[in-house]
Amino acid sequence: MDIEARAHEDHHDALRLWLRLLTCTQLIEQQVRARLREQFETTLPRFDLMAQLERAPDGLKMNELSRRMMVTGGNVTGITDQLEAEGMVQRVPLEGDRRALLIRLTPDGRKAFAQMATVHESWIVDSFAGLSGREVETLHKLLGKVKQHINAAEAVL
Amino acid sequence: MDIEARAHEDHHDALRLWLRLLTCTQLIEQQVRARLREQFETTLPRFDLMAQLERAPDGLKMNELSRRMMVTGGNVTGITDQLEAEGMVQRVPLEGDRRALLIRLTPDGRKAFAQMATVHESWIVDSFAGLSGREVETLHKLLGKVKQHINAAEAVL
DNA sequence: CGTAATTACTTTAGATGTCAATAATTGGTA
DNA sequence: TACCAATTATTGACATCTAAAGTAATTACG
Repeated sequence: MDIEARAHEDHHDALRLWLRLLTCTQLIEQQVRARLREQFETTLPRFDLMAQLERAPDGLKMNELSRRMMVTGGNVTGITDQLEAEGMVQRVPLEGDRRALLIRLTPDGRKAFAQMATVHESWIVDSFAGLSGREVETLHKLLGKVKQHINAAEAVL
Repeated sequence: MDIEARAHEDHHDALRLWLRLLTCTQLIEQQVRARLREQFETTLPRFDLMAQLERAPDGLKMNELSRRMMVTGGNVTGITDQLEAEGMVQRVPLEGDRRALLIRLTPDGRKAFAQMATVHESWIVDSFAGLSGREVETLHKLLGKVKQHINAAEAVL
């Protein structure tokens, strides 16, 4: 096969891979969304925000939160408004910088998240139950390479 | 290590894999969104709908379109409205069933899509350029297993 | 034939997301 | 000190998406 035909094939492979990656993500995501709604009357972005805070006991600034959630700041403001109204999180002034706020889980929020997190984890485990432990590891490693490559390409700009 | 500890580790691995899968998808998706907007003044859902139609020259019914795009029907109605107003697609009555409509690319739509598709493909190729051909294949295969497992579990319900 | 169930699409309300603009604060520098 | 650019969060306008209800057409079946 000549070089040009090879390139065409590689292109096709990349596209197929991308579509499949998207499909898998959406399948899992939609399942998680539906179950969060049915079983906990909440949503994925709300869950996601609380999950980020759970991993950062001292709280996170809005901009750090939006960076980790990979969404824009305006979005985080809206979700935070809701969760604050529901008593799950609180905005705490950050001393030393009056522009910034720390967002923290309240004790109620921590309790509510803990209840959801256990069940949530079992959904995810089920989603990947078709893979062996070794395959999970391989997938994780390959996706790590993808992530690293994209971030490296990004950094050049 | 006892069985319980092993289970805990596996749970953790699945969760880490899920987060990385999500990260990779979002990295690529956000790049594609931004570039579609900058270079073609269009959006990912519009591009996606046209891509589905490109692969189905005879057109697709609304419900088939929403199934393939993995979004709800109401959503497809909205995107189709826009693309129809822009002259990219047209709604064609389906003979034999007056409930249904076929959505088809117009010649203008086909032309516009062709211009975008080539560039789009190169973005995707670049996204996975950190992997060898074999690794692309492995990733594709493993994600296939994930997809199949989820669909099989779904079918049981 | 006629009614009930199903199917196809649209509409509506509300949550999520982007982008661009604004306001307040900070920090460096002339 | 006085200015000015960068940073931080919010707001507003708008696109996207879901879920649920609504409308119309078709199919199944007694």
